[in-house]
This record gives sequence, structure tokens and C-alpha cells, in this order.
Amino acid sequence: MAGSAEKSLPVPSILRLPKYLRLLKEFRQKGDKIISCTRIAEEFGQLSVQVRKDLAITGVVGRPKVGYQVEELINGIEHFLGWDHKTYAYLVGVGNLGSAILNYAGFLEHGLKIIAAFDNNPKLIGKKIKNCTVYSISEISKLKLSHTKDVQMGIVTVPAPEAQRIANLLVNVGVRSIWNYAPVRLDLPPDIIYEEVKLSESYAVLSHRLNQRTS
Amino acid sequence: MAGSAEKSLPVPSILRLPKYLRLLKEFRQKGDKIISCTRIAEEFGQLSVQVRKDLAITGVVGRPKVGYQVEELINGIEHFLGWDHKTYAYLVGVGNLGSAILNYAGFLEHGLKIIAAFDNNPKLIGKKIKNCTVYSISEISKLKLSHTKDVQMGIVTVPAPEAQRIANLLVNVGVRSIWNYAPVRLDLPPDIIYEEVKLSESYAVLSHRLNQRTS
DNA sequence: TAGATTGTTAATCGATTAACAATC
DNA sequence: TAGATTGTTAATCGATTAACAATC
Repeated sequence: MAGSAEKSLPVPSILRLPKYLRLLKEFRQKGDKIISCTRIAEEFGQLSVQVRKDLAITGVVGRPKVGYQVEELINGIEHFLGWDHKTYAYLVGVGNLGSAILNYAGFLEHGLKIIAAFDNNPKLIGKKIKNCTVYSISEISKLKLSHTKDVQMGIVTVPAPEAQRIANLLVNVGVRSIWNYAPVRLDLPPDIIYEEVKLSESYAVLSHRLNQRTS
Repeated sequence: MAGSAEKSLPVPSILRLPKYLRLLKEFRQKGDKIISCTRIAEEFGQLSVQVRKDLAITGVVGRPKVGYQVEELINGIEHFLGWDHKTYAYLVGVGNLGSAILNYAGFLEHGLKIIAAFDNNPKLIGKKIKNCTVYSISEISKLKLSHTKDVQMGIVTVPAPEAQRIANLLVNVGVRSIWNYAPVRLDLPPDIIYEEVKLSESYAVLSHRLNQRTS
């Protein structure tokens, strides 16, 4: 039932879903079956309408006077985000940042399965990080042929000057999306889904606030 | 001349400044003295008005028909963001993520000077990462007394379950701001400036787009 | 001067918030 | 039933975009 209207859902709402999901899992842990927007909203200092609107984009419906079923909401958010099934990925750049991503269990919990990592440092090649082997970058196209699963995502954790070249390489082996941690904007074909992690940008907001009154 | 109105500047604009700054530095590198909004805008696929509005918040003014002076704009953005002077910080959690931040030269270039790192792993204590010594977390209050410079920022790169405790500790030794990389929202006094790096949130947007049509 | 570019005021757009009817 | 909560329509708010005057 692919929608014909192609109405893009509000990004701010999507960005708030993971935190709701975390909270809901805590509630499930405690054995709670039912939750209200009011309760979620007060946890985050938001208005309950906003939570309701956010949750509505997942398609899950609540019951007036009662609330939402915790389990249904968890499943709804996870399905909406595509976190209810595995997404296979390659990661290029096994420095500290790349290693952090490989080691972080949270992403696996969200379905992210990194099936191979790549780096040109000979000391790293052949190593295993969390069941993920590190290969030479030159092997990337060869390796791709041996994988039966679609590799849908390329994670770029190389230094900025190499990021564009690496991203091109990943696009060439057929990934549909690029998750970029390098502090450069990458130029990619329009059909490639692209998302950046903006560390300097986050620092900019913090740093600006810190210096706001000092003058 | 601290403004009395306290009008908060648009966060979206602040978030775009670092990318302008990167581009401007490239232009300076090439020897360009003058730059127009039109030129910056086309580089990022934006409208020139938006660039102009964004740059306006820094207080730098351009000259009609001419454009902006590259050097003046760089200085203006850096000053606005507080990147033209050092900000001293403590970092707690010297795992892969913490190490990545310690090793990344870009932050130092933006004035971030991490003067001490903390971790409870005995293998790390005493080590130096980029001129920054790793101490036991228990030493944090002792160490603070020996620093003459104000430590204005605490960077939290510990696992989620420890993040709140560590943040409290940092607030207790007197930091004015917390930069949190752990995937939890931290509860802090209202006068503490707080900013999160939201990795799961970034992944959520990407993952959602990737799965949008699949149903 | 003519044309390009800035700075600013007005219009549009999208997200947040308010108001309220529906309902269990 | 009465009250709490959802879902939805309308109002507000802020950011983006359009229009245009000022100017070098």
C-alpha cells in the first residue's frame, strides 16, 4: 500500500521517536502495559499534544481515557523506523570513531548489522571487532560479491579528506544510503539517502551559548 | 554591552555556520579575499537570502555589489561561536568515543582544549592522549583545585547507565556546560548549558527513509 | 550609469500549541 | 455517569522564502 501522495513526515517528530522508545522500554521492563501521552510528555517536559502527534505518525492508535499499549507502541515505533528488522552495512574507517560504532550494542539493537569493516591500516586488517572482520579497503568490491544479503548502508568514519572518495566507492558497490561521520558534506547521486552526524555543529550550539553573555 | 532583550538566535542558523566557516577557510586557502552569498548558497544548494540571514546573526556586514570579506567573515563566525578563544574542558569516559574526541584535531581548532580526561579503567590511567593525561575519576575534584583556568565544559562519553552520575560529578566540580554523547537525557540544574550528540536520532532518520517505500 | 549584491520588510510555509469534540 | 485521555481542527509561532529598496 505504498502511498501515492509521498507526503514527507516531519523530521522533528522522527527525531523525537528514539527517546520515546527508550522510555517505553523502561516501562515495559517495569511491567507496565499501558501508558498515556501525559505521562510521556511530563517525563520530557513537553506538551502532551506534541507527543500524541509524534506517535500518530507511526500509525499506532491509543484508546481515549485509557492510553496506549506499551508493547504496541514499542512495536509501532520500531516498525516505523525500520528497527524491527536487520539493516546490513559496511563501515569504512576503523579509527576510534569507527570502533566506537562497531562496539556500541545500541545500534545492533536497532537492527544495524555491520557485516564488514574496512581500513587501510595493516595493523587492523584481519582483526575482529564484535564479530566484524576488518578488511583492506581495496577488497570492498570483491567482498561485496560474496555477500548474499543486500548491503543497504555505508558508514563513513574516515578523516574528512578521504570521505568523498570512500563514499563514492561505497555507492559503487551498491549501498542505497550513506551515514557520514566525517566533517564534510558529501556530493552523492540524488537517489542515495544521505545523513550526517554533525559533531562540530552540536559543539557550535553549545559553545555559542557558553559565550553568549561573556561579552 | 550585554543585550537586555535576551532574544535567542535561531538554532537552525547557528547549526549552519560551521559549514560556511569550513567553506570560507577553503576560500582563504585559495587566496580569495571576497565572497558573495550567492556563491556560498550555490555551494550548498540553498537560497542566498538564507545564507545572508544566517551570516547576519554574527554581526558581520557585507558591501552591496561587492560581497563579504572572507577574513572578516571567518573572524565574525568564530567570534560569534566563541571559537576564537580557548574553552577548557574535562572529558569523562576514555573509550573509543572519548578517544575519538581527544584525537580529533578539529575541536582544538575550534578552541576546545581538553585539559584532563578521566576513566576508571586502570589500564588507561596515567596514559597520555594528545597531551591529555587520563586520571582516575575519583581524582576529579582534587585535580580541579590545581587548575587555574576555569573548566567550563564537561564532556560525557561514558556508557548510558553511568552518564547521569558522571554529569552530576562534573557539575559539582563547577563546569557551566555539559556535552553529552551518552544515549540518555540528563537531568541537570537549569543554569547548566546542555547539549546532546544524538547518534541514534540521526540513525533513526536515515533508517526510516531507507524503509519508507519497502512496505 | 547599469547591474550585481546586500539588507530588510512582507508573504509563505511548516511545526508547535491551543481548543474542543469523541469516547471508553 | 463523570473525568481522563485520545484524535483532530484551528490558531499561533518561528523559520524560510519572496519581494524590493538601498548602494557600491
